[in-house]
Amino acid sequence: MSTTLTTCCPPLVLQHLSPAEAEQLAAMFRVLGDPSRLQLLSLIASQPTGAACVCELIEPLGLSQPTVSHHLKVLFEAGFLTKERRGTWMYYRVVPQTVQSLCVALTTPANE
Amino acid sequence: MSTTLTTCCPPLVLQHLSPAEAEQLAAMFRVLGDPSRLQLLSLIASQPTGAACVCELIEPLGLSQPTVSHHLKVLFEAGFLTKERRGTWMYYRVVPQTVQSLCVALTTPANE
DNA sequence: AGCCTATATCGAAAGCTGTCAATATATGAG
DNA sequence: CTCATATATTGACAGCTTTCGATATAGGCT
Repeated sequence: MSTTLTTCCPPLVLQHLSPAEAEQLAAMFRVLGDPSRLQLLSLIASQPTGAACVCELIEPLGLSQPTVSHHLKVLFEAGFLTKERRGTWMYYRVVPQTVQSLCVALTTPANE
Repeated sequence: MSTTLTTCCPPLVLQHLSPAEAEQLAAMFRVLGDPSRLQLLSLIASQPTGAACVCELIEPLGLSQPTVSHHLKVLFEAGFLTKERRGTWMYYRVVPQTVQSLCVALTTPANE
């Protein structure tokens, strides 16, 4: 529908948040509230293919492999990433809709 | 250039984040990563005048006065709120540009 | 089968965060 | 000045998070 245009850009702010909605939204922002996870999203999104396996992400982040896996799990469970096996490797990919939905939540008067 | 129009709506994701930029951005999301703070933003933004004093926010949140003051301070220091004295009362107001800047960071290829 | 590599999970330590009661500060009224 | 009210600060505690090393799981190769 044509709602996407009107809900995206105007600098409004979320309204009428129920406690449950607030908790849900906060959980999403909490996932983005870590610099390592933001760098993971950034790194994965900037791959030419749009996908990256874990071993490609460890060195640029400067964290241990278990820690990187942990962050990827958090991002995956929040819906910011998809994962797909290819042999031994696991390829992660950003889900732009999830990112955008946060944007919409921030700028929409929460109608409908 | 005409970057503002092209960088706002498409569902892209942040790219080329330096560690320092990631930490800065994450700090902003961390502020939004708490349900009480989201409810505060929501409550203040939905006031007819656009402003609210602390005593109006305590009861709807169901938290103690010091806790509400604490969250308001966090939001204020991150640039999400302005505050203004009126007699004994302190009136807080949402800064829409701060909210929107996060949106832009999420959907922009980080050019310029 | 056995080995190697890639990823995930476990358990623990250190640090951060949300919350409150108690207290401090500040403004206005009398 | 004194009192009452509104807001901010302090100190402490409980719970959560980030991180790691150690270990487990899974897939491919010989």
